[in-house]
Amino acid sequence: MTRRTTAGPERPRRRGRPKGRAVLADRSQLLAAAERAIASVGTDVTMDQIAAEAAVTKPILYRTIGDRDAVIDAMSDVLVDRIVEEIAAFRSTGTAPRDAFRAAVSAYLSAVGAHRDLYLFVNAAGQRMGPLRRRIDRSSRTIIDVFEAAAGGLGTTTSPLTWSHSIIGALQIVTLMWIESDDIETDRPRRTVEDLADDFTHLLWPGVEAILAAARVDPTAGPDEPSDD
Amino acid sequence: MTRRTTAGPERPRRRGRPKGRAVLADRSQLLAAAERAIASVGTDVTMDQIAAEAAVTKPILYRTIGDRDAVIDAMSDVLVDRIVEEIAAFRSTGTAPRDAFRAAVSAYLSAVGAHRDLYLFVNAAGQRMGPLRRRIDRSSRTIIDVFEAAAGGLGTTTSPLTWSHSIIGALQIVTLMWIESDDIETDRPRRTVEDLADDFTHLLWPGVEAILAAARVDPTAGPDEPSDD
DNA sequence: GTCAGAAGTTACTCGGAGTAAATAAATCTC
DNA sequence: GAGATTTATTTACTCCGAGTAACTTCTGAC
Repeated sequence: MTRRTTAGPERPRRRGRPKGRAVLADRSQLLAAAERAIASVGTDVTMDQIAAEAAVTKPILYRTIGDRDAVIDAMSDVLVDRIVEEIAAFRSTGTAPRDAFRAAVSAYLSAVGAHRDLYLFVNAAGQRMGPLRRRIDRSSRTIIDVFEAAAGGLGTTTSPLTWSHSIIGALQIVTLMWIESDDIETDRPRRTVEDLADDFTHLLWPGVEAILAAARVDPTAGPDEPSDD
Repeated sequence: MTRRTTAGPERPRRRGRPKGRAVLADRSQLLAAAERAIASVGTDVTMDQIAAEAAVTKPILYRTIGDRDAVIDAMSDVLVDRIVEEIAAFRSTGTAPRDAFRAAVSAYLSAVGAHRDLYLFVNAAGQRMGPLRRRIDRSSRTIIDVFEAAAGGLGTTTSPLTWSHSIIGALQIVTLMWIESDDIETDRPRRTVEDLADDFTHLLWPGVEAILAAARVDPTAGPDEPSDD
C-alpha cells in the first residue's frame, strides 16, 4: 500500500505537474462539478467533496474559484441565471400586466423546483451576509428589470429597492417552505406551482399595481432610467 | 503552577463539583449570557464564548440548553417574544386596519433595530433549516394572530400560510438589508423606520386588504377558527 | 463512615476550512 | 542539450470550533 514502485492503477494521480499541457480544470468545469457534488451529497457539501467530484484537489479549487463564500457566490449566480432564463422563456408578449406577474412567479417557482438542491445549497449555506447581500442585490436588479419590462417603466416614485426586497423576501420564504415541504414529511401534500403562484399574486399584485399606477400618474422619473440610485 | 496547595487566585475554578448547593446556572441565566455574548462578540459567537460569558463550562451549556441549533432556537424565541411585545405595546385600539398594519410593521422594525445583534445572530446562524423552519412557523402563527386581531377574523379562504410566509419573508429581507446598511458603509444614508414602514405598507397592504375583503364577503370558515390546517 | 449518584471540569476526538511545503513536468538559458 | 527556473499539482499540515468522554469532587442516604 505504501510501495510506490508497484502502485496499482488505483493511485489517484501522480504527484507533481501532470503530463498534458492543458490546465486540469477551468472555472466552468469546477462549477459544474460543484453542482454535481451538491446534487449528490446535499446542502452541506464539503470543499473536499467538491474537489473530489471535479477530480482535482482542494488547492486547485481554492486557486481557481476561491473559498467557500466564492463557491456560494458562483453557484448563486448560476442559479439566478437559470431562473432568469426560465422566466424569460415563459414571458409571453401582449399579456395583461397581472398575468405577466403571475407567469413570472410561476416560472420562478418552476425553475427553483427544477434546481432544488442548488437552491437549498445557496440558501442554507449562503447566509453569511456577504454572499446573501450580493445575491439579494443581483436579484433586486433582475426583479426590477422584469417588472419594468412587464409593466413598461417604473420610475423612482417610491423606492424600488424596498419593494424589490419585499418581493424577493416573500418569494424566498414561500419557495423555501414549499421546497422543504417536499423534503420532510408534512401532514398535507405539497401544493402545486400554480396554486402558489395564484396565492402569491393575490397578495402581492394589488400593491404592485397601485405603485405602478401611481408611477404612471406622477412620472417624476423617466420610465427608461435604470434607477441606479 | 502545578502545585495546588499554593494555588493562587488566578486558577479559574477548582476541578469537580463546587461547594455551593445552588445549581450554577439555570436556563434563563444561560440565555441571558448568550445574549450578552452575542452582543459583545457578534454574529459568530462560539459555544465556548457563550459558556465563558455565563461563567460556566461547555458541557453545562450543552446539558442545560443543547447544541448550537438549540441555542439558536432559544434566542429566536427570545427575539420573537420581544418583537411581539413591542407590537402589542404599539397597538392602538380603534385605528383603521391599514394604520394598524402600518403600526405593526413600524413596531416590528423598531424592535428589530433595538435588538440588532440578536436579529443578525438568529438570521445569520439560523439558516440550518431546522431552526429556520421553526422560527418561520412560529412567526407565521404570530402574524396570522396579529392580523386576525387587527382585521377581525380571516378564515381560510386563501391559504393563510402562503401569505403569512410572504409577509414574513418580505419583512425579513427588508429588515436585513436595512440593518445591514448600518453595518457596512453604503452610499446612501440609512432610511428611517417610518419611511420603510410606509413603503412596505404601500406594497403589501392593498393585497392584504383585498384578501380580507374577500374573506369577509365569503366567510367559508368561521372567523374564530385558528386555521390550524 | 461509606457508597451511590449528582454536578462540574478537564481534556479529548472529530471534521472541515484554508494553507504551506514538497514534487514533478515544462520551459527557458546558454 | 544540460542545468536553472517557473508552473502546476499533490500531500500533508495547521487551526479552530462543535460536541463528548472521562475523570473529580461534593452531597445525601443508610
